[in-house]
Amino acid sequence: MDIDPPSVTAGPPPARPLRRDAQRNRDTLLAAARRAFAEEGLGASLEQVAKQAGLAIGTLYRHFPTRLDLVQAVFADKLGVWYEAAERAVVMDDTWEGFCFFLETMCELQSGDRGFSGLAGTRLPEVACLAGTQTRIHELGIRIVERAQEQGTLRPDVTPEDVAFVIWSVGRVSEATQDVAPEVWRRHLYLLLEGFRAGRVHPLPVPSLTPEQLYEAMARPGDLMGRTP
Amino acid sequence: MDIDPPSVTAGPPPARPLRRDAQRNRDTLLAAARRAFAEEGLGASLEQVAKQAGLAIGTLYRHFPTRLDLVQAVFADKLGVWYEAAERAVVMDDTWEGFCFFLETMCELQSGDRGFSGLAGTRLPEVACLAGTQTRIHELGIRIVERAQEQGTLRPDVTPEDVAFVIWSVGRVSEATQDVAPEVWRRHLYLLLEGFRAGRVHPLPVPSLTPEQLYEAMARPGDLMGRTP
DNA sequence: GAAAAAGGGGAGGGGCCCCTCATGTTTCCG
DNA sequence: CGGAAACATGAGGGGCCCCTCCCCTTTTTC
Repeated sequence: MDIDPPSVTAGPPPARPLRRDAQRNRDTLLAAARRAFAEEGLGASLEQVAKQAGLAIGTLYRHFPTRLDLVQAVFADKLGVWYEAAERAVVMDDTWEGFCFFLETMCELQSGDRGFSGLAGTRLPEVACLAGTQTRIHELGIRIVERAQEQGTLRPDVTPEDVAFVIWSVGRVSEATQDVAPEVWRRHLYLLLEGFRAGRVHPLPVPSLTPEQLYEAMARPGDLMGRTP
Repeated sequence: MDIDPPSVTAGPPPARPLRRDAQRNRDTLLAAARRAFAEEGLGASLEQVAKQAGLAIGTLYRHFPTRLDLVQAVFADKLGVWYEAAERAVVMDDTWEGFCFFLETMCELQSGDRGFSGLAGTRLPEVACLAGTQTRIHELGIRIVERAQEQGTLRPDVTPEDVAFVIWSVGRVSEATQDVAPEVWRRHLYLLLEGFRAGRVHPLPVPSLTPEQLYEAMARPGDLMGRTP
């Protein structure tokens, strides 16, 4: 039987399992944080998160000493989904389809989740345990772009860096429209991929915003400015 | 000589000219606010604005009782420029050029100015004196789109509401990149107009971000999350 | 140049939030 | 079952910000 050697240079210590109540509270906190980040972005109030979870603020800090710890715990799975999509995309026969699949999956993850949009547009600090995943996704993204260009399905003069435009812009459009037309970001993505130009018309995937929807989607002034009595 | 009639139902009261010191302070405050809004968006701290202007917070509130008052005073001119661009665009012979001119001017106004980006994506309350200008710009935008579609230079299946995508997305891209490559938003705008698709290649207007620039442009984690000691 | 009017100052109340820590409670394990 | 270890609690110090209000200073006006 293997004698557990007095951890010479082990990485994470054995990590004894959590107490039952602690595990339950941790899950509750994660659920509350997921909601809060989705609705308000990565800057959501941690005191509100704790309150929504029905727990004290000190409990939150015991489980997640820094905001980054909480962010990583909340988004580890979504980042994993994105990574798997990149792995699938990079081996697709149709490289254009792979390119679109990579981007569309990412945007689906972003849609309705300001937190993930923020994370996707945020360079994680090297110390973050999720930084590795982010880096690998980035590398796969480069390959996806290169393959599509080698096969001539993607403009030769775009670069992998241009992909960031998609992250930023769809994140913003989705943020603005999610409450009023949660799928309309696809229209934006499609326009970004196909272009506004007349001719060669592939029909757009979802209907446009109606004027009323647009009105609702524009940032409510009260959110940004003091009321005007 | 015209007898000033005891203002029967006049609109704004005669509005006596400001005292000299008051006018000077007002200008100083506007300059400080312009900087603060440009750098931090419409949510910039008013206490900081006053401090930057070297004036007391009470003075700021005397001149601009609400944040909206200050916002309108700061951005009235930019909104005017946008409006004039729309007027020019709507009568251009080449309707596609008009469409592009309208959007590009707007994006130039947005670039490097988070405040104006926010304002462009914000529905002003009816009471705001700038709301009329915003509405007229919106109407001109509709005409610009319709003309381009009648002339067959713009996809028939886009709507005036889709123009909001440009406002939101260029605003976000510009915000992310302004410190590192302040012109690269043009590349995004161009891609949005022309499309990522291979073939029919019009060269892109400015170079892509380098990987290093991209790294710098991604939101600094410290801005969003607590430090990780 | 003195009174009236306009403007400027800034302390302070209230709110929200971050994060810590001393104290009290639950779980686990022998 | 009993005690040690793990965990939960929430008041409280510190920070930033919004906005008000009363009193003092400057400008204008006659």
